[in-house]
Amino acid sequence: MELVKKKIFEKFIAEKGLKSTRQREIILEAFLATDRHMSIEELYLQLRDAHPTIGYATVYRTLKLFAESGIAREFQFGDGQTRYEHVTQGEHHDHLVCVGCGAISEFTNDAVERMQDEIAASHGFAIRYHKMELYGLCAACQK
Amino acid sequence: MELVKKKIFEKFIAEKGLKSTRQREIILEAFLATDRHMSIEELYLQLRDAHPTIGYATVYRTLKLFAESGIAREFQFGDGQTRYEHVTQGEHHDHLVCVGCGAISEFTNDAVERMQDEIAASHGFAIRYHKMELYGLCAACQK
DNA sequence: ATCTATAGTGAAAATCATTTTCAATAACGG
DNA sequence: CCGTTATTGAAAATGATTTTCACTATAGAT
Ligand SMILES: [Mn+2]
Ligand SMILES: [Mn+2]
Ligand SMILES: [Zn+2]
Ligand SMILES: [Zn+2]
Repeated sequence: MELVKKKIFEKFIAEKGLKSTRQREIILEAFLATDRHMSIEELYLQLRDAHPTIGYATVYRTLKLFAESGIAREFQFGDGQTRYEHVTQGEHHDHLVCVGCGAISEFTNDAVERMQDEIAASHGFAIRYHKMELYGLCAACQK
Repeated sequence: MELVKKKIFEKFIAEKGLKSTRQREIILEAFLATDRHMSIEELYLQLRDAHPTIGYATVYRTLKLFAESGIAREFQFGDGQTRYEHVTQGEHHDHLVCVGCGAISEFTNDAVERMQDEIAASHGFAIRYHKMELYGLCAACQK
């Protein structure tokens, strides 16, 4: 799974005439090693201990590249920070966001997905992607 | 309809011990007069001709108040600008966003709304609100 | 292995939307 | 009309992100 994403990114790099650098490898490792919805700052801070020389701007640039290459998806959950998550080929999910603790969980629902396509079609819209986020209190935060 | 919103805002102002100012009235008029999903800048620029003395910060502050009072809803459609739309009591809709021309259209779908509640419930989530946006090309932009 | 052209990097500066500060002004109950 | 308190506009501050730039590293060619 992670290997597949590495391959995809290497291919992307090669085809774009970009270069494979030590920093990109390190950031990719760190990104693939988490299953959270990481913000740029979070990833930067986590990286900093083991790799103090990697700059903030490089993390920004690299995460953007991940998104461009298709191995990452960019998000805005309303806390002012851009977050990134893994994209797995052929998989799609949406999110539940806790307004209490900020926890982000995932769900899939085929019926809703289908209906979204129908809604778009019925409006003559050629849908590219969608965003569906349910905000509320997670079980823990309700107590 | 617009009158109702004015009343709601007046009530909000009164209950909060805030003051009814000329600027707030003007901005409210302008906001209620449009049916678009206006960004703060758009509203500010539109206002500027007739009311050159109203400051940017006041527009910001006032739109936030509208949202707080319940007559407006705040949005982020990914273009980096916060947008506001009218909120009509008891009404809810979601959005289709054209990635070509930026046009924003609206739709409602009760079945999807219900399913969202079910999804949240099945995850032990106490849902507060949701965000569902379908991004793609509008009919005009497909040509 | 060395050279060369070009992409990438880190640090600092620049952007851009938004928020805050502050001195001056306006609203409103008495 | 007064005094108190909220509001305003302009400018400065903020915070996330992006750009700039001098220097470095990569990768293909020699
Ligand atoms: Mn996710
Ligand atoms: Mn709308
Ligand atoms: Zn929570
Ligand atoms: Zn369009």
